[in-house]
Amino acid sequence: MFKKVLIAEDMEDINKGVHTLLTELGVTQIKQVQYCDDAYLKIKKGVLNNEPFQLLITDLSFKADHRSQKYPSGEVLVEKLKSEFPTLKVIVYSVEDRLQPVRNLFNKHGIDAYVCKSRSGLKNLTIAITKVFSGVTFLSNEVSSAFNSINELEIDDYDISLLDNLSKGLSQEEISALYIENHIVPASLSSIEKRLNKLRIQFNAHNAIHLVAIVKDLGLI
Amino acid sequence: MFKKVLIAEDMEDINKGVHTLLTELGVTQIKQVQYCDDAYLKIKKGVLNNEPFQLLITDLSFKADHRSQKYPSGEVLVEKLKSEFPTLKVIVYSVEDRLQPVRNLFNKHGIDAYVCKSRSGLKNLTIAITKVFSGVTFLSNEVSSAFNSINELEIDDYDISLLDNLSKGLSQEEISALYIENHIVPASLSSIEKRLNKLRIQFNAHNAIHLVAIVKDLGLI
DNA sequence: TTTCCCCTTACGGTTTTCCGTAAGGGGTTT
DNA sequence: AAACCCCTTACGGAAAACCGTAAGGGGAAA
Repeated sequence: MFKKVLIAEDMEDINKGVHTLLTELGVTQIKQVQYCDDAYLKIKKGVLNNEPFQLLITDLSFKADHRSQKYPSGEVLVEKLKSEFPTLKVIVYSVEDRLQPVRNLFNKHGIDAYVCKSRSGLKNLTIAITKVFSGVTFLSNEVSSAFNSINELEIDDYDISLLDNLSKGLSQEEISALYIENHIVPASLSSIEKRLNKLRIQFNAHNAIHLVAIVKDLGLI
Repeated sequence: MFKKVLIAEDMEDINKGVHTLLTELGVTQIKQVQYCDDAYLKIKKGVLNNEPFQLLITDLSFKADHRSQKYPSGEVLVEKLKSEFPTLKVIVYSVEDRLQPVRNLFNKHGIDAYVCKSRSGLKNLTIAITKVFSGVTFLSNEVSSAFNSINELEIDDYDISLLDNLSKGLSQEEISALYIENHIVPASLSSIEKRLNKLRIQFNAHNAIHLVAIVKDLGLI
């Protein structure tokens, strides 16, 4: 089993629950932090002292308070850590159950497990820890469909950018101008119209407003 | 102090943390449920047996699972309970920190306290319980601005309905037809345009898409 | 009662979105 | 090379959204 584990989670009670769980699993060195920045520092320090953490269990959302943070969320923390310390195992433990954010965590940041906080959250977390220790990834039932082929909509970064700019109030013509300026192709108004039409069909949206509302609910933007 | 308290919260660890807190405060009869429907039944039963619960501490979001629920969220549970048992005190304990949902809980459903789950959540919950026991309401710092006059935008139910229908993909003309059919005034296309224009100005939105994106982020719809 | 104000509605013109068609270009297949 | 496919772009018309102006009506104030 893991020997040295770090927990990053801003709520005390959950933090305590995970701590108890780890102790029961036989983890001897357990550190807890309530801020992402502290998590980064602790991981970094561990590596420098040649006593690296083997596993990070982290939440996604950390409530902002008076302390200004360099890493405001679990996602940016994970992104930074996985690029700097690729051997560090990471389990994300969060209430987030929208598929797209989970997909991103695996595909873009290479996390090792995702566990949904729920009634059986701690039970799943136990499974995740043992699985990750033996080198396999884990995904909670609640979001297991994140990698079903049926849900694999062909939505790329360009589509996301388009939807994001729309949601920020840019007209299609303004987006076109922006893309021309930034040398993003396709940039023509016609192509943007076409792409949005494709997205409307994919998401069964009646119009652009509906489309943006849908993808916001899905967590794509 | 309260003698008989019910906790409704689907996550075990938090449930346990609140339980501990109540015990320390001297509450003798503490019941816990992980489903809203169970909460309703327990409250109802208490009243029928002439041993009513004095206080309910409830979460807002309950993860859906195999059990189908009549009351899917803390909000509908509170709405039902407060209308049926007005004397029951209710404290909502949730991560939700958007102002509008909190406003609705106080204004529409008459809850007695709202505590944000956060780093100092349990501490605030303690304060809330003692305050509510002495008959005054309580509001966490994180959402205290919910009732600042500066945030009191004059957004009424009609506006919300308008935005909600927009986000569902209805065109302004379709909304007009719908309102005429349901005898909601104003129903004319012109009035709907005017109202949306007012909302765009209020929220600094560039167009309808932007407007819907903004109010979705604010939790108004 | 008359005046005034606010809300609803109507209308016309401009802009933006929506939708189909088609031309041009680059790459691959035959 | 010719045929083909796919993507980008252009264009034009219809629909919807956007915006200003103005008329009608009901209630409050003078």
